[in-house]
Amino acid sequence: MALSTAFRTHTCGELRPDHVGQQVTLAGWVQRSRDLGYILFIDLRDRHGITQISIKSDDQKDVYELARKLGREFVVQVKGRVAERESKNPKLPTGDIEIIPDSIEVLNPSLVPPFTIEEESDGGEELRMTYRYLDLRRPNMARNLRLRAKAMQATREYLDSQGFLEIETPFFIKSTPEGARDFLVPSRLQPGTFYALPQSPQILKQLLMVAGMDRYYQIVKCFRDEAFRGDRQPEFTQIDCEMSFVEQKDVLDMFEGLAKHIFKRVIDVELPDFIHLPYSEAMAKYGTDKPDLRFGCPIVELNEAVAGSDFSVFNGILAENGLIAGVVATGCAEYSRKQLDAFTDLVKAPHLGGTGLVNIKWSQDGSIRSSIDKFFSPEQLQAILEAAGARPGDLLLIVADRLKNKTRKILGELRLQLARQENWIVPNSWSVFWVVDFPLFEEDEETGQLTFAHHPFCMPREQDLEYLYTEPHRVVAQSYDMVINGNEIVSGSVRVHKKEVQDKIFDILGLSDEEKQSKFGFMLNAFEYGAPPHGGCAFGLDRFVMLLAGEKSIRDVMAFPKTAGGRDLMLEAPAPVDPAQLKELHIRIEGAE
RNA sequence: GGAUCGGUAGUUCAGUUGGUUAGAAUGCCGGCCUGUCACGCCGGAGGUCGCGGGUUCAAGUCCCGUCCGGUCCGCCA
Repeated sequence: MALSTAFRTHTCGELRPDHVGQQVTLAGWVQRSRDLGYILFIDLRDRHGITQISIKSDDQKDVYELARKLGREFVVQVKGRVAERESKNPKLPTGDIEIIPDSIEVLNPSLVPPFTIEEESDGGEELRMTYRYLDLRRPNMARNLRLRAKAMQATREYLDSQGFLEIETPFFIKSTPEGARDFLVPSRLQPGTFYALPQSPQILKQLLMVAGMDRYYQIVKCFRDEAFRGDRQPEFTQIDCEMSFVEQKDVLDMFEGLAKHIFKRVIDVELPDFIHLPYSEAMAKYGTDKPDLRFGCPIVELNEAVAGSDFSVFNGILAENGLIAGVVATGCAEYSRKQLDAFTDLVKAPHLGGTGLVNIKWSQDGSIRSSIDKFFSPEQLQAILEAAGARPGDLLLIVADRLKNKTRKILGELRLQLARQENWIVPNSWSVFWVVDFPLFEEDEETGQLTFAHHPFCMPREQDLEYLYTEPHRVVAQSYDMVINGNEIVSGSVRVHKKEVQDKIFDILGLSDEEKQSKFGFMLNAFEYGAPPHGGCAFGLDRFVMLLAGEKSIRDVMAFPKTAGGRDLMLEAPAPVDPAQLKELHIRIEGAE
């Protein structure tokens, strides 16, 4: 694509040996200059690449004298001839050529930048955010934004081809007290009332289905006023999608197609067909609903294998119908005491709340050592190892708890930690699949309290409808997540489209008729006017692009992200406003006059 | 909401048990240099040790508070 304008004939990433001899004009930023006395080199950068400018002091006295005075990040225009280099640089795409300038014009000087604007920067987080416009000049940041734009383009390409309409929904909507905390916008015209910014266009897209829009999508900002993390920002982008007259399979196939298309277009990776992993199996084998399947190491249940010993801890848990299970750490039989202690610490970490970790080491020479030698005979230990599928050279880590899901969650964490430590994850490998059959409600194992697992608009499976009142905890929803390398990237469901079913679900969640009406009245009303069967999903675009770009934080794929404290260091937002503005909005700050 | 790590030159960091003039690298400025690409060599300038208070003969160092940034947990239907 030609990017030539009045200011330039080519970009800084464009020229090759084919161009040698041509007169060209480039414009860009001075990244670095190297003055060798008789000759001076300038690395000229734009977002497309770097081109070397070469000036001999004898041949071009005036240009040389000007070039000596150029500082980093000056914007310059260079007119000259493309020449083959005397010494080439294989590390640069343009490394075979250089420009011999006839003239250099300074379009704009620059202050000395506060950090190095190159692939590897010396700037810390705080500084880079404060001068984000400089940070984005770095080639890797420019590459990330390009990748993001490509992913959005691929999305539109695919969904348009499948008959989807891109429809915008409003940002000023009504607060719904479920879910995350809302960002609020005060109304000037209606004193004392507030709009809420959408946490997701969920309800609006369902109403679009009632409106007959068939197939809708939107690449849309969503807002949640919760604590921020490396992978969480107060405003983030979703690819929000919904379809009418579909079953779960239709939705899964459609968006598997979208994911494959994006992978192909953006990073040229062909994904195999996705497996459908039931939620219950994900939990049982990996202790999480978003397992990373780039490596194996499943959880093995050992209740039967460890029965019949004198070990009261295990026996007590067996008696309480708990779970004793383990993971096999292949080739880790020679772990040191210190290494094992680190795992024990993880198990006992407050958020996991485990009580301890049992280990059985099966050495290459066949000898077996364990932390439970006192209670088990060597034969019993070997039987346990074999039941777990271990082989000589392996280490078996066992966790036991009265709460089955706690055992699983802990082992799921151990599994991830082992993979990191043992480098089980092959670089540039991908594990992309669907997790299906989520429960409609989540039951707290301690208290038995029911809350909805996903959101209250998920349709139960047909065969489970009858359990809604009798045994709600066993109702499986038609909901699904797409998991990429252990990250939940897509989440969706077939929705409830019948008022009676929605009513029932609200009942189970304990909503009164008044609450139903005030919170979701417009929705229940709409459902009485011929709502079609429908379902959909939403992609977390930021996280998706982060994975495609191989970055560790979604900040690195957003142009202007916020800090962990929710601040924009560049704009210095949020900031106090003029009291007159507050007055117009009918807002009084506590403690102010 | 909780835990935890950090804040010292433009930048990234070091700074011993509290003790003379707070260091290194890089960047910046000046000079030299026949092909560099992290060019090299010589010289120079550059500091409110985040901010406030306290302990002490003496605080970058110890204590309290506070602000800012990172990470983790809770939270994120």
